[in-house]
Amino acid sequence: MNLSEAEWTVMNAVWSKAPASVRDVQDRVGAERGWAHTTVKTMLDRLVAKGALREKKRANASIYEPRISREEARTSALRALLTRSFDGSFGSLVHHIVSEERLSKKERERLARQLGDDDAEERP
Amino acid sequence: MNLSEAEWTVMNAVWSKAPASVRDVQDRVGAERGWAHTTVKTMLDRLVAKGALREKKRANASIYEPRISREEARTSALRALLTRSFDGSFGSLVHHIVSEERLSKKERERLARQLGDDDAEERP
DNA sequence: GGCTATCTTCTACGTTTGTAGAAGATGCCT
DNA sequence: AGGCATCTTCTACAAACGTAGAAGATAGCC
Repeated sequence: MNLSEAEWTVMNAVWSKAPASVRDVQDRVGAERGWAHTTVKTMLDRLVAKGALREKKRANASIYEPRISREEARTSALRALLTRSFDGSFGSLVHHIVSEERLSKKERERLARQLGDDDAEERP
Repeated sequence: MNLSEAEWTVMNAVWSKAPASVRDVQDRVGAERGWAHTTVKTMLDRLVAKGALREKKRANASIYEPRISREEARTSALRALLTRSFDGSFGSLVHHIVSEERLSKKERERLARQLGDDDAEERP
């Protein structure tokens, strides 16, 4: 599932509050983007067509909910980035982060701990 | 500098052998993509227009070389990914990698070491 | 039962991306 | 000098993306 920039914006809004009406999404997204109501609706419809959202009708209005999880979408996006830009390898990505991104020592250690930690998965 | 999929393909070819002629790029890229000669040329021209490549004329032919480094481009691409898809934070990215990507324990440890290692920068 | 507010559907249009042919320019070989 | 092999320039076109107005459908209120 390949999402465009604008589509990510919409999906982020839906993931953070689903199910969501057009108005819900616009409240969240209109602020940062200043989109017209119909623009938001168009985006939502295209995402339904793409299979990223599911649409239900309540009375005359549509409500939307994710059909793919944020994690799934992240996985695709990351994979695409690795392939295009990092020789397809996590190693290149991490190397880049270490050598190019200005991380404090503390930050780097935090990330390293996160990575090395077996139980990092789901912890309440 | 925001590069598209196809542009990344071309840039990767140029970075790995610069300066490069249209033919050089096509030899590298035509294989995996099967592009026509003029398609490659169009891409190169667009990248010049964008400022990603510099064009020189040798006799009647053009040769191209990068104007931005692979690292710079990687930085932009990574930043864009973080912003769009990972709440703008490295933490979310690393968390995703740990919990969603199927890495072996060994692989995870290797990456963690890479991250934690002070001297990971440039070592001959 | 009609009005108004709200939603949706349809349509559209400019830009970017991906892809490439036709035609014109240039240089090299004999 | 003529011709072949190359290169470049111009132009095009379809699909995807970003954005949105006009017009039609609904529903709740008085």
